[in-house]
Amino acid sequence: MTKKATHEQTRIHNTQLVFSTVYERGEISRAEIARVTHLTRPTVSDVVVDLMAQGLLEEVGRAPSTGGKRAILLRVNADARCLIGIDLAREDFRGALINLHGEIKHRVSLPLQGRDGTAALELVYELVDALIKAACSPLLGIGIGTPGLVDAVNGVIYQAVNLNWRDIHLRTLLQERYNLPVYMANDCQVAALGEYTFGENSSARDLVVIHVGKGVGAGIVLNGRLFHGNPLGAGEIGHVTVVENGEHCQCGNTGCLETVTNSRAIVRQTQALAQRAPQSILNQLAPHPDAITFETVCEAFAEGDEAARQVIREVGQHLGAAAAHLIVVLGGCRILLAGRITCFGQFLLDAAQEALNKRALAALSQTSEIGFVSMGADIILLGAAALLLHEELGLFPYNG
Amino acid sequence: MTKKATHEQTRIHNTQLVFSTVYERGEISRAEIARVTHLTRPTVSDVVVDLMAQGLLEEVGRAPSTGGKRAILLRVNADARCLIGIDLAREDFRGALINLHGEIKHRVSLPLQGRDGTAALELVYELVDALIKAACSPLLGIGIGTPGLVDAVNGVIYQAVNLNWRDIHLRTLLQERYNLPVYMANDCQVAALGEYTFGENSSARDLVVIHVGKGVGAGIVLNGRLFHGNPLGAGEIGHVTVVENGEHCQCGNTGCLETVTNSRAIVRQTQALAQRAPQSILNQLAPHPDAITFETVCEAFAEGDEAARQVIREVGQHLGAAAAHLIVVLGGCRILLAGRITCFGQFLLDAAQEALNKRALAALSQTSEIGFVSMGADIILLGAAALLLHEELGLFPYNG
DNA sequence: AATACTTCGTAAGTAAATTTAACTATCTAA
DNA sequence: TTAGATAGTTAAATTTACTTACGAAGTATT
Repeated sequence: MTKKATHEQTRIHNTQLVFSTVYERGEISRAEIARVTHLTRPTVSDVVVDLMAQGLLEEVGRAPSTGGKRAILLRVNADARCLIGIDLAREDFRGALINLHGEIKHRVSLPLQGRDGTAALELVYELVDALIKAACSPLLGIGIGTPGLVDAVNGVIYQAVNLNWRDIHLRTLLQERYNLPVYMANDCQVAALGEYTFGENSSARDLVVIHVGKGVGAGIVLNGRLFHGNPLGAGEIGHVTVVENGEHCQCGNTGCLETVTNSRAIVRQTQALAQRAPQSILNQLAPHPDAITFETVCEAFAEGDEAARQVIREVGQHLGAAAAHLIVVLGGCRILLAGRITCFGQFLLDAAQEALNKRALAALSQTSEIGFVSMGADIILLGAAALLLHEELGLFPYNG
Repeated sequence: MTKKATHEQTRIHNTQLVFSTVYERGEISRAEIARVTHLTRPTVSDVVVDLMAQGLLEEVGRAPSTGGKRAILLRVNADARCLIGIDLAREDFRGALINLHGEIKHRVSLPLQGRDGTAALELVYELVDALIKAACSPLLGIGIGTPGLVDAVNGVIYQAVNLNWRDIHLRTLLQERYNLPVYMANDCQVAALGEYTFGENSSARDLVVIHVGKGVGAGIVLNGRLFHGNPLGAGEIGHVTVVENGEHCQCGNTGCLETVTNSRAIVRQTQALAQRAPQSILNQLAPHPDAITFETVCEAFAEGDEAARQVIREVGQHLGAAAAHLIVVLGGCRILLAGRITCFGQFLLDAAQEALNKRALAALSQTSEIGFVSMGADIILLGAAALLLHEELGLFPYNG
């Protein structure tokens, strides 16, 4: 649905442009903003008045002279607003109050303890209630990363198997209860936006994050914006068949990527291998193959155990193959892995990159580097906040 | 690179919005445009004055009254401009003069006769020279669909193996020679845009066209715009490994999708099967298995030959698997097949759809229908014209 | 047939926002 | 001390959409 253009939209766009410029540059003068954005100096001044009236920008001192009057530096007033970020993709529901710079100010964690359906929904309310109570500056809104199929446009959780949710109109529910803007997306998508916004800058406007946890999925940022498909489903690479007649998957099909690369699969494959390799360190680290956990695998891998390496090599090859399919569809781009698998380091990356190079057009795989995200366990929490920043303030860091 | 917004852009946007609305509706009054676009009536009148001055719109009569003054109907003046569409993806280079409605007014075809490199480039000049000579209304520009890896943003053919082209700055060359706007994209991408713009409307803003010819590739339209990757490479699904240790591909890897689904592969696989199945009709249609051509396969298939069906079934399964990878990356969407394989009809579609359903998340495959494009051999020619319309006039049909 | 009501298109004036041009305030360097 | 450079602001001009109003041309009703 294409829409008409108005003066109001022009102003909103330019306001977001100025705000994004200050956000990205840290400290910058009005004159420099004008040079960077190609807006005129009067326009920049005008917009800055608005942004300062909202408290989003503040003057912070003077720059040294460059041959004339010293410039007044502006910066984002990071604590002018509170963002609520919610991560529903763990065993415990987590939320945090986050400032505009992505600094976590306050955390709340509520154990799920097997709850699902309405009880789980109540827990979300509890989480948000607690966070709102702790807020110390005006709330910008609520950003949510949730597992399952999420219709980000309409704010509906179409399906989240492990929470036993179907067609949960979470945006409507929360907006009516809290009267705040609410944005949501799939946990992997949110993670990608988090890395894009708060991760170590790579100046790329396209980014794919493959998150490996209980599930496997990809979040896709194209041209600086989250790509969620129409209306949903982008990046659901965990549920494409990669092993003919493979294991059954909770999605109903067989041999899905998830069945051979998620954390449970890694553990199960390692357990099977440990039984056949009595000399493996694995059998020293665990009393019995069945007692092998993900942590055991990490430990054995760190010790150089060949069985663990074998499992991780195959996981890497599967992820590399998935990356190949991603880049022949999207074109070459940076692909970052997230989740607990980061502990397998360069060995995993090498296996993945090798598979990618073998399996995709050289011109594309050459420009596609596989690496790890630069963020830790808070990636979804911060990604949810990033979603809010993007949607509500038009934050849209543009590098290069 | 995010840019500032200006009044000028606002006007351009609204002008394109009005033009697109008239284009899509065929005949429509100013008042109706205002209702559809939410622009005010005076603004629409103002914009229409401009568009009529450019000759792009014309008044065409009066609508019956709906309770008041009869409305003046507007329509696109289809012959107000000439589009040059170029198809470089065949044995002969083809070009056409096309009007704004996508009607081909004049054709030129120049046999390539094995030329490549500079000689092939000269042939492009010859083609355009001939078309410009035949133009009978102002030229809007040149749109080109070419095989190979194309950087559509910079107008560079990065690599076209069969023409022995590398880093051909075709846009610069043609713009300097003809002083006309030039746009280009990969042949598959252009085909997708052609189907999106001129095909039988399906009201979907997302569309994937998989073109099977000498090569195999996909063109992707997202949200009504061609998606070409950054800077290129989107939809190069022909060069992802689908058969472990499969045949060598011209791209350098082995077992690419292209090696098992392109037209040569179909012929080769049929030849092999014909040798092992002496009772097949194939051996009646051709004096010797080596003499089997693509047409022979079509004929045998039409007769219900089991060997041909077997080959086509497998091709369909491969294409369905490719579709599965496409939709788990892009989300569910309409996938249309193009090229000579359309002669295999519903049988091919069924094989593909079945594979898709088995191999991708049900929630996505259910919303993804595989079909054939509604256009014939001119799809690239018309797609090139569509590219020009989109880029130059902001044509952007929005359905729903 | 007269009248009231609808709808279309346009005209004149208003409002929003950018741009242009000019001005003031600082700062550097000769 | 002064000329030149840079930053930021002010005021007028410009662009463009919006608001309000009006005449033209229909239909429906009395």
